[in-house]
Amino acid sequence: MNIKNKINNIIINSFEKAISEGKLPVAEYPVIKIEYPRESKFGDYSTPIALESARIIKRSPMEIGEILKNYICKNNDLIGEVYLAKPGFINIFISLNYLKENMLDVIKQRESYGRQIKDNPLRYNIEFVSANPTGPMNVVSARAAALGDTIANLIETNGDLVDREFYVNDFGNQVNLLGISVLARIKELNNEPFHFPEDGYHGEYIKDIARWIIDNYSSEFNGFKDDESKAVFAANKAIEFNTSSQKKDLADFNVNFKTWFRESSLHAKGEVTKAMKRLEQYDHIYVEDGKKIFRSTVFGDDKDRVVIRDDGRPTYLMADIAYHNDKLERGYDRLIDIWGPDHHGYIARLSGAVQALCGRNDMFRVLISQQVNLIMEGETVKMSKRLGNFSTMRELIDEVGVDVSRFFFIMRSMDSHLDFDLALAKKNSSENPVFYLQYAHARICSIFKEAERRNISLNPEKADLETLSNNEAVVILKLIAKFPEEISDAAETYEPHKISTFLMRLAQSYHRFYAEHRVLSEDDIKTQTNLALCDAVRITIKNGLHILGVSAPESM
RNA sequence: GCGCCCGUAGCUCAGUGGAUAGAGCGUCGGACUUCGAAUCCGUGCGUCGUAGGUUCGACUCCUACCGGGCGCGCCA
Repeated sequence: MNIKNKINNIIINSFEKAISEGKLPVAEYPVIKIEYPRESKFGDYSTPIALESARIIKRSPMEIGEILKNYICKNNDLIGEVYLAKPGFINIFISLNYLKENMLDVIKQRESYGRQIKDNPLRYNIEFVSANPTGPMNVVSARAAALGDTIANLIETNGDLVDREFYVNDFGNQVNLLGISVLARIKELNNEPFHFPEDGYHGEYIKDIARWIIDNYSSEFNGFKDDESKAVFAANKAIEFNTSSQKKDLADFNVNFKTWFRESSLHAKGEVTKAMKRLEQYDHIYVEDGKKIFRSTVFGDDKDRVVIRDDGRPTYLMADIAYHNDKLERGYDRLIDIWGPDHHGYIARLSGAVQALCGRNDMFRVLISQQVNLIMEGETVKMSKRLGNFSTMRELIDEVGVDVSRFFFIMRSMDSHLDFDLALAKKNSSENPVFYLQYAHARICSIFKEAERRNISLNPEKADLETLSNNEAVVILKLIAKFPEEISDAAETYEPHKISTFLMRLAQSYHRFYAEHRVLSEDDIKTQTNLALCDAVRITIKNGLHILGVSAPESM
């Protein structure tokens, strides 16, 4: 249990005691909130519960606070001091001894510090990136990859189970168009007359695929007599080519999917019909002009949506419903999708369908990853897939590196549009927050190397309170102790940027400590205490970076 | 026209209905014979887009408007 939860329990117990002993009246009290005061002088934790109760039980906030305060500070090793502040805030300070014990605990737990263990973990399925298999991935996919993988890491660290999944849209018009585009390029390379479709895929990579097919599959390809069969063959090969290159790019980005789910498999296995029957069974479908229509307005959509056309072909939505029905049948407790900003209007209809299928509204959650503006030399690079002049995820990995790009993508809240200054990220590494963090880690490793050279080995049991009683050390101890609740918070709200913000604060507090205090000295107790503190910082930073998929180098 | 995201320091952005709104970068000035100066310290006069509302209290919630971005197919 993290500190915030412990304090919450202490306050609940204090309330119950105060009421049972007749100091406070029985009433409908508001929900207890635990806050982090903006200023450290107001405590490590604070609750406005006395203020909020005042109106309900018609007593002054200060009076209520005074009563609660006396119960809160009794008999526990967690809380050092409790103060009542002017309007009626109850401000709580954690005891230094507790912080020291926590530091020793960090060193014992090492890699598992911050990790929660749940008796009944939930099974999550998180689907993200799901880029079309019609070409290389762009930077929006890269952001989704970093976000999705980090959220999955957070959920795992928070004690639940996650499967990462990629949906391959290998069905429908765009696939035909891809085949025709590749076929045209093959003809071009063979010096045959060709017609390139206007709305086809113009990117250079289409030529690469054409050449790859000529080099490896020409006899098979030439076996087809008509253009239609050739285009189908080309399309299948192109999807194979693109999917495997996407897989490689993602693996190089430290993102590995458990499942690559092909849309075509839904149609092949009759999943679409199955999902359709399920919707019809509960009267979510009506027929109009020969089309089957889903009553999505029941679930808050603007209008009902066609799912089966009058010629009997399912729409994309229907396939997507079948896909999510399949996920439900696989027994997950929670489904999370990460989509690009251009699909926002699609949430209502699909989440409506999931509700229709499982009868619950907390089963499915869509997170929207906002757009990425690539900035080059102060100018926004406009991306257009069809014109082919987009910046790829591969270029990003090659030019900026995995650590920097992953960190940049998650360091802002998902809701904000991200300006990614490519030139800056490359130009000068010292301007990067990533390096600031990694430097703190490397610096500590360097101290341990020096200690080893001097034949000093860490013995945390020697750590003493007096050496830790300075502002710089206390700030660090408090941040380290907060790490588990930062993880829970970030995991439960699906907000990975909270971890990067936290790590920046920790690194900053460490660099300050370093500037003020010499770790290795003649004094054995001080040396051991400071080394223990350093080790706890190193472990916390490393574990935090691990969640972000960023490396923690021992030297730079 | 409708829907969603954004609007906070020169720039990029944090900020759960709470106390005097903060970080990084940039600017300018300091700090290494000693564990890594990729660091630290100092330096900020901001109509929190505007106007109302809700309440003990609003950057945060509600309404309207302004500005930027993205959607609004029986495409996928």
